[in-house]
Amino acid sequence: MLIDHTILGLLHCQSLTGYDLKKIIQGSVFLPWSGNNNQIYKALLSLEKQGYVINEVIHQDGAPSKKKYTITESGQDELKRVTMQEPESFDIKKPFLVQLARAEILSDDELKALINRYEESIKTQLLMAQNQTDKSFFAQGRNIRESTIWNTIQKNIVSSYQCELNWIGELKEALF
Amino acid sequence: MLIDHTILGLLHCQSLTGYDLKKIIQGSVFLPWSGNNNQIYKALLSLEKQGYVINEVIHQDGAPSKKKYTITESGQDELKRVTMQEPESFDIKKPFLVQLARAEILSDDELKALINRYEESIKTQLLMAQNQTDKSFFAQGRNIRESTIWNTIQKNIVSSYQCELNWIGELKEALF
DNA sequence: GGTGTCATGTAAACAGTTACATGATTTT
DNA sequence: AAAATCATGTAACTGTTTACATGACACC
Repeated sequence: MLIDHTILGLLHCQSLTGYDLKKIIQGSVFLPWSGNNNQIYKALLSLEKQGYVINEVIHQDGAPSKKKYTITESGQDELKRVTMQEPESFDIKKPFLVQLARAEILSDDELKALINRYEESIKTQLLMAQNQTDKSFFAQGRNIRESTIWNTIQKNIVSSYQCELNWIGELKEALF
Repeated sequence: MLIDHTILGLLHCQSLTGYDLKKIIQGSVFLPWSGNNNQIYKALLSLEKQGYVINEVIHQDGAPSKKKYTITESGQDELKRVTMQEPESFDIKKPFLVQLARAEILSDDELKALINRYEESIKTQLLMAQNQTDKSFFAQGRNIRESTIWNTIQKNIVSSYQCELNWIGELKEALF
């Protein structure tokens, strides 16, 4: 999974600067990148070298110049190609499970406290995911299908956290 | 989340060689590392340098010599420290959501086919997770609490896949 | 006067994967 | 005869993060 393809997908919707892309990626829950400069500006350079995007420098007074990137036709072809690719399964990366697997060295009370702290952190994440529903780049769905897709992506994130909370309940019941 | 801490946790249960650790990590669903040599042998070297583990060389005839690593007392202290640390929330890394977010360029039929292929891959993963329940290093629970923890970790993985399948159902219903 | 936003970029570090290298024994 | 298992290790590469660097303007 390359950030390049994601950038291509964002540029398909509208022309954007590196700075715009950074904000979009940082503000998204399901795009699994931090949105740091190094990655984005290098990806744009590489996309340009491959002919998938072009840029237009826009001079501003009272603000630094910016480069507005636009997808090319060959970029559209590449986007189509990667979007049709065999979908990958997801990565499970839950440090808490790893931590729990070593819990043999903890007392019942220490373990209970640890689980409760985890529960709190997941509840916080769930609330954040639920409140982020709007105000995003993706919220401006172009048509009914796009809006449906976007809403359902949001639901995926929310249900992941809810699923984890359910599981924490089961864990507590099984242990205590 | 460092692999070093995981290795320390495994060595707490019993002394192991790098090769043993590799097999355990490769065979586990919830330890999010590939278990490649580079990582494991380097981690062991670093743990040894810090005084958290020691090794004993065992000569074998008809097979290469091996280094059996044992956790030290200072390693036990370090293990306790990291296991009490504030639990992190989990990482969501679902390439399919990223792919879906660019699905505007696909026709309804292409999108439907993509979703179905994703569903198949998740179903396969679910089956594998369900069948892996035994035969693991972790299955040999030392006591009731350890067995319960281990079973519940397995359930977490399974429920993650089931949650995703439910969501795929919702997605299809919402779209078609 | 300090902090935040807009805007682009680079350097250094870290984490993780693939592939290479060796060599004996056992299984297919 | 080829492939897999046991066992340790290194080199090269990719991906990602943190931190550095610049500079103008706006807001408190």
